[in-house]
Amino acid sequence: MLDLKHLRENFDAASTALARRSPEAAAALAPIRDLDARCRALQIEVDALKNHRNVASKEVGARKAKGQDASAQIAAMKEVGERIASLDAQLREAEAAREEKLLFVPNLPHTSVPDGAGAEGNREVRRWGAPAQFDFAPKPHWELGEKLGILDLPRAAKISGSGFACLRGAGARLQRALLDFMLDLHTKQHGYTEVWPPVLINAKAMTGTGQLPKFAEDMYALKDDPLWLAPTAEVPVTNLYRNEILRIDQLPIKMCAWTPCFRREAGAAGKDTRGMIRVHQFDKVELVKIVAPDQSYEEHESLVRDAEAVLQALGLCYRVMLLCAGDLGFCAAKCYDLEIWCPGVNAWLEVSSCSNFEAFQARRMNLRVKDAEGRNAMAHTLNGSGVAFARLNIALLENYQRADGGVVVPEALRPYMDGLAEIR
RNA sequence: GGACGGGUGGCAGAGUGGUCGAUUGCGCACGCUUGGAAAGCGUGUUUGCCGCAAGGCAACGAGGGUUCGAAUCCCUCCCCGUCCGCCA
Repeated sequence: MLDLKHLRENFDAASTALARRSPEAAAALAPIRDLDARCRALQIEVDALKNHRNVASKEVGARKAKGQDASAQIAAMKEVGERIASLDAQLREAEAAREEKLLFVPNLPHTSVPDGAGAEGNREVRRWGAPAQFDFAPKPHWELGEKLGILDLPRAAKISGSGFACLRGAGARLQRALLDFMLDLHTKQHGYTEVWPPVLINAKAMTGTGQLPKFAEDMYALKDDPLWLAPTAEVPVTNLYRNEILRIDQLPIKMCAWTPCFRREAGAAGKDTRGMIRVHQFDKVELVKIVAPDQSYEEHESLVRDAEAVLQALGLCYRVMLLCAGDLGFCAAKCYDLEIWCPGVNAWLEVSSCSNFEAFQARRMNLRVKDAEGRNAMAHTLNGSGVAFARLNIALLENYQRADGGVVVPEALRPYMDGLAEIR
């Protein structure tokens, strides 16, 4: 959510910044100015009337205490009370209308974010490693996985439907090893605290991190309870501190969490249907930071490095993409994607999205910091995958495959797999 | 799921219709005192909104109601505790 006070002074600048995302983004902001003016006019009027009532009610009390008659004041205030009730209702309505619109306005892109309308406008900022070379035609993961008996897509479809995967044997073990490895790396090397959160989420938390109200159709909802399945651990972990005022010396708060993630992929029908590039359920290790407002851009850079460390330790060739304004997620002010080269599907696959939300989420969830002078300010929140599954599995299978269909286990994972060096 | 008891400021804990945004204690900050500290004394110490300002409005789990006036009375919901039931 954008800052109303800031918008009052900088409405046109905000509108221009949103136009860098899309015409729709700027249009979403347009009605806010008038709605806000109406709120303020009503508030001034109703506050004055309430003051009148408060003064008069005290007088009633004083007269009664002295045994005097107060029926004239009481009669007069009855009318004022009705007027207040009517204006209050109008004010609440106006505020709700303003809030409703504001919740659909995306964040302002940071000045360091390049222009661009879509993925083609993203800028590669660095690359690590070189694409693996093969003296045979590398196979896609679904062929490798099926032949090794570690990936069973047909049976997963039998119990859930298309877009679900089932890992078996060494495939399941590999995933567990990866989770363990990533959590160890982030907790022991990078200073994150491990968190195990709920993944059934209420509407307030979903609104706090920006999934609701705009993206309801992207998520799974429960039939008999007002709860949603988490699309990412970002939601429960960031919302841990919803409605709190943190002391500056508590920051930065760095948390990592392994959770399953559930996505309907409603807008992606027909895309990436083969294999497990795009699935409805996957595991992910997520990194979340809550930081002081003046630290968030430094913390953003180090967050990306923390995620990259996973891929480097696994020896996977990847590139870091700075997203352009048109490709930026709804809440993000700035975002880097990490993409791994996958030779089987012949594509760069996104395994991490590292975003700085500045105060956008904090404002929605009322998450504040008290600085050394005792002033409260909205905290800044960040998160990034460190990293996300399904695609990480794909990358390992496809990059470490051998001509005979076996898959080499990277050194870093062998301690987590009883020393296993190759899946065959 | 059933029964009962609770939810008030950083914490503890008063307040059951009228100068209560809230007694008090602890904690914390600043000042005085001191060679320095402790003690003591004094002052201050929730948050949001409106307003150029003076100042005003709102909030005692959330939402509704009664009333001229609600922390206080009524209703609904949420959360916590205890006991019972069920259960991994």
